[in-house]
Amino acid sequence: MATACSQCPLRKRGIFDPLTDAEVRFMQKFKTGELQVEAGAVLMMEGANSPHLYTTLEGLGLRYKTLETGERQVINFVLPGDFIGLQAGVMNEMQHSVEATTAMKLCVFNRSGLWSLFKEQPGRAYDLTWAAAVEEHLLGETLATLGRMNGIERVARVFARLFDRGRSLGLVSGREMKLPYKQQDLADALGLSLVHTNKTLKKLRERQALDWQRGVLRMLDYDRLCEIGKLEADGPLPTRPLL
Amino acid sequence: MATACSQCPLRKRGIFDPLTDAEVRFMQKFKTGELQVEAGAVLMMEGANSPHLYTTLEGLGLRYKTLETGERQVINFVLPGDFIGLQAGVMNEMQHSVEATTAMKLCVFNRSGLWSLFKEQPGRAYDLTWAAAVEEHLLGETLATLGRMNGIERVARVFARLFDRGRSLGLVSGREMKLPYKQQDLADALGLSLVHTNKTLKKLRERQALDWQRGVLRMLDYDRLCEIGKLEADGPLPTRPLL
DNA sequence: CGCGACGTTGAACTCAGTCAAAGTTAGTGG
DNA sequence: CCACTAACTTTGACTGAGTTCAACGTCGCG
Repeated sequence: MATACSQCPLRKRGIFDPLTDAEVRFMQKFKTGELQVEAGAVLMMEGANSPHLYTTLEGLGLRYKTLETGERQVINFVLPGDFIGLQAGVMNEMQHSVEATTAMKLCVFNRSGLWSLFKEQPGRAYDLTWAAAVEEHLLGETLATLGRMNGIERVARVFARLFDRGRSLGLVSGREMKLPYKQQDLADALGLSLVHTNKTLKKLRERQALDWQRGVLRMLDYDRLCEIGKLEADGPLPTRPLL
Repeated sequence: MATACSQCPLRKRGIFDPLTDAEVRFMQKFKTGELQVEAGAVLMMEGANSPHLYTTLEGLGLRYKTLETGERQVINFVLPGDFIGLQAGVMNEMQHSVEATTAMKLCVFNRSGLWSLFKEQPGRAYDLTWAAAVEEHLLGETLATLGRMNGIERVARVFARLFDRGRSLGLVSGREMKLPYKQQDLADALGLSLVHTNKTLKKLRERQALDWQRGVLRMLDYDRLCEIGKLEADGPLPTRPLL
């Protein structure tokens, strides 16, 4: 049976802004179902025009663009709470693809209901715009990372960030977090070659900063990682709206 | 005297979606004035919380982030029609700065009016979200450029894109376009060193692809530029909402 | 004229990419 | 339970695109 919005396991996390009862009722109406997909499934296809929008409930995914050359640029990592399909919603075509890395569970919304959200729930529309602005902010950060940092700094930074996100979502137990991406995914996200990514991971292992093997991230020295990645340690993530 | 929204010189350009009369009247009310700034003025400051939102009417600017190390990453180039301050509007703090490269003329909106826009003008709120989605899309493109392309490809691509944008805004006369940015600005946008950017520009000049001197871009071979930058030539820019 | 900002050039160096091969791991079927 | 395979990871050797440093050139302006 599908999860009721009122019982949403995600919204209980402190990282997400609370909703009014009326808003929860609207979301429940807006939500048309739940989707369960296997690892490897493609949720959104570049250039396509999905009739659905999603919010990730469980599982991990990837957002990426495929270049003319066949190369891939990973735009970001999709974690629970992330909204998928805004571009398809407002523009009429996705500009990137979204793929499930693990099995995923997603809330399904009908794109056609988006307009009623704007008409009837200005507060929720505002939240949606907020989410878009947050997304823009994060992409800006990533841009700066690719533009100005070297290999080891990029790797350190992305893991520190993922660990922060994981912690805010309760995905971290002890100092471990399941992170079943491939090294190739990481390389494609950081704009590095697979080989160089591999060698950089080895360096961070040797420096006792992190250990990422068999899909499990073990955080050995979070502070050092932040230092290398030029991040504030424990910059507590700001709360954000959940859709 | 300030330009009336009904007479907006930008909206006449085919690149922007038309508005209904009611929408124009609302925008006129929403618009609280016009701002004229000199070259070099900082419009938005990273970390600050501007009470205003802007739409560029005339002039060129830069959106950038300053890193811990003092380096700068240019996020994108601000041209007429671009909306400035969405982040300050919905989140409460800008995550990047915006600076005027030339003198600029801007429509000024009050941040406090944003909420009434969502309440009274769902169509305009939708447009705002659309604008955010477009922004996200463009950042994704840039990310792929920095992540996967080499120096000459990046330079070629950014000029081809700027030329396209300029054309859609009527900033191109003949094959020339005023583009008074510094080489350092370009370098900071592309994630290249100043020196390498300079040498790459020289290559493109020698290859008879473009000539960018004294703030004027002369497009010598647009097709070749697109080819080098792996872009579709004349990919006509999609129409977009103007705010 | 002289100064400051910006652009250009060459030389030395280095980080990261490419190529190629070998090592691991998990899954499959005999 | 083992052999076989395919996907992923690791390693070394070589190469090259891009950085850094340092100097010089050019332009506009007070």
